[in-house]
Amino acid sequence: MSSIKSILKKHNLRLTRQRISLGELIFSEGNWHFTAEILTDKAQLKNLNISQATVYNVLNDFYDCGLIVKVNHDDERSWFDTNTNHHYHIFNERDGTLTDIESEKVTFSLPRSLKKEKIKRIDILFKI
Amino acid sequence: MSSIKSILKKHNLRLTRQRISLGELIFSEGNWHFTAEILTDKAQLKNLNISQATVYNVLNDFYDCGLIVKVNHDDERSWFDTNTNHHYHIFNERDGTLTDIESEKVTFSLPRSLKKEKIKRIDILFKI
DNA sequence: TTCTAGTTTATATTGATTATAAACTAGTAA
DNA sequence: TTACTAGTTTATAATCAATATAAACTAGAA
Repeated sequence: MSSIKSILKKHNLRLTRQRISLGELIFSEGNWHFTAEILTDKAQLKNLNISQATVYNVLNDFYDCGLIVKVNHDDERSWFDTNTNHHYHIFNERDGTLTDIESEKVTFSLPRSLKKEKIKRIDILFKI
Repeated sequence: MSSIKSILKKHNLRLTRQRISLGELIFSEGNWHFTAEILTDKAQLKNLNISQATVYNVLNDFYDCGLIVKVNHDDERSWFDTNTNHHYHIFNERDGTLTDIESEKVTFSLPRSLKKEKIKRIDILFKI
């Protein structure tokens, strides 16, 4: 069984043609960043014949299962990331690309006011 | 002359009723965070009679002049901040509030890969 | 007071995303 | 294998923040 099929099963998502195809597109090229539009275009290039609504549905399914992560930067669209480990982002303003940086590579010293609180998450975006 | 009027003059923005009223609303209560909708509601409460389009126009004018700053977090709407000093943000997920934290209070150790580049900006959002 | 470039406004439009509801289908159970 | 049905897909409409349009208005210089 292909790896995407077992991933879908593990998360109780039915093995539909659309989920399998999109899953293969998403998870077969290492970690990368994409929007719904980028994924739709990629699917159309391969003649996968998947509706726009389904692309959004599948992205939301995968997101809800924690298979992909959302990244917000100044773009109005949602970007997704297959790297689900905790990490930060570098946005290159010259070419619009987004790359990951491992969170271990950035060390912090936080103020007392923040240490008191239980920090749930830290999002960092380096713009270069 | 009121402080908002001299600010408008300094940035070559005409002293219109709408800009003056919105400027007074925005800049007369210390540093705070707001959306276009929050500002519109505030203006309507005071019967300032300013159209939604003008609220957006004025926010864009003020933003272009660097009088206010845009903050992105997971909300789909744009948030604005009157604190134009470099600083980071704390988003309280329990009550949806956004507060500032001075950038001097957070110290970093960056990886070599990033030091090489000229970092234009660092955005940090602490979620608590 | 006049004039006009800059503003405001109502309205339409855009663009990403979600809602709707009818048609379809994966996968279970008979 | 054959239903059955809850979960999916899809075309389409709707939503929602924000921008575009273009007519009416006005700040402020002459």
